[in-house]
Amino acid sequence: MNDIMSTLKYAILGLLNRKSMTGYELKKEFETTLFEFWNAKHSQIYPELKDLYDNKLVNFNIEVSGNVLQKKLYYITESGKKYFYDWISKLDNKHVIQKDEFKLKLYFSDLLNKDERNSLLLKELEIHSKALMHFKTNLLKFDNIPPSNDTDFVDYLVLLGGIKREEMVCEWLKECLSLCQNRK
Amino acid sequence: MNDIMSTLKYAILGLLNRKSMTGYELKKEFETTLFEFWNAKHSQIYPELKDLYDNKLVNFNIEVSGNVLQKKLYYITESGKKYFYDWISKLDNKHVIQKDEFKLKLYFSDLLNKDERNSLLLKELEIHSKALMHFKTNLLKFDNIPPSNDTDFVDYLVLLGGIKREEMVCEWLKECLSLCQNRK
DNA sequence: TGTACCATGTAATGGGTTACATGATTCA
DNA sequence: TGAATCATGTAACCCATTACATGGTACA
Repeated sequence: MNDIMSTLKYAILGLLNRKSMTGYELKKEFETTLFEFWNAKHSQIYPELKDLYDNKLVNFNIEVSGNVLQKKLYYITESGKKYFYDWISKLDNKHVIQKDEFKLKLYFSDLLNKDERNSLLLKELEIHSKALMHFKTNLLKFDNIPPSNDTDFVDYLVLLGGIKREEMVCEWLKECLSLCQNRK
Repeated sequence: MNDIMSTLKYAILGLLNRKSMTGYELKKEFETTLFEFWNAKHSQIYPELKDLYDNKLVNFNIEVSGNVLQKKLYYITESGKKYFYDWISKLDNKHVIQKDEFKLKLYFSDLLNKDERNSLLLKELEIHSKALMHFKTNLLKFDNIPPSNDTDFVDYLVLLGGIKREEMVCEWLKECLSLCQNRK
């Protein structure tokens, strides 16, 4: 049964482990909280939920809103908790490659002239500057570092990672620009 | 016809734009030079080459090694060069999300105890420390910064990016470890 | 002569996006 | 009453990996 488990299924189990939710609410979580490091469309979430249900890792109750509309409020089962805990507590010891279309373009940019390459670098810098500002705005929500073993604390750690990454990318792009500038 | 183009096809065009190659040699390039930011298995490369050929973006000559073995030595066509140039000279103005299974685990690590979370962070740190050392070794091959408009120069830029990324990740992980250490 | 590597393909399957499809609820 | 959002699903398709399949070449 372990071979049915994808990373997305673990992400769903993790969310349900915190709080019972409908598929729609899970979708919202992927669009907001998890968006920085994972995401999924509803067309992928609903089939995965069905699969998890078939394997008894989640279950659901029917809730009714209004007069007619039925919602499935999913919760994690004991078996699901066990699967989730096994996944989170161990790491596969491998370095995953990050596909990066920008680096691919930069790698082939020897056939561009100075202006074209510059414009490429500047546009990419703009994208990451904006992302950096966005993350820094989020950081303002924390007026101090939350206590460990709190969901706010892990939010904080992940946010720090995002900020550091964008800072690093901006630095790198600026260095590339300066290296391109100063040489014939 | 533009809708047949995947990023992988552009990567192949880019490589063939530099030098005529067989499918096997392309595979080697993905395993070595491009591995840091793109990759592809031979089972994906050969069908893509066929597709590019069908669309007249590449062509090939048969080469014979030994007595029998026939190799297809692919080269880029004028039409292929045009497609490639169009792709490389413009950027889609969007921030792509990077899926990151480690961050996902960290995000749910509030249910782990201190030791378990520490061990997770330490293992990840080890992976990225090794990657960093590996990149730094590669940097030694450059005894000075290559001239711009040289393929060595873009190699150098991309390598700098890899080093910066791994440095940043290591720093972040150390910060996480220290934040976990110093609080109850 | 056997093993590592060169060389080229196809098939099955998994993971993910886009598009198709339907209907209820809330609020202006 | 109409628009935004809640809510749930399926179908077609694309990209990528793993496995299946075959045979030649170089070299110890």
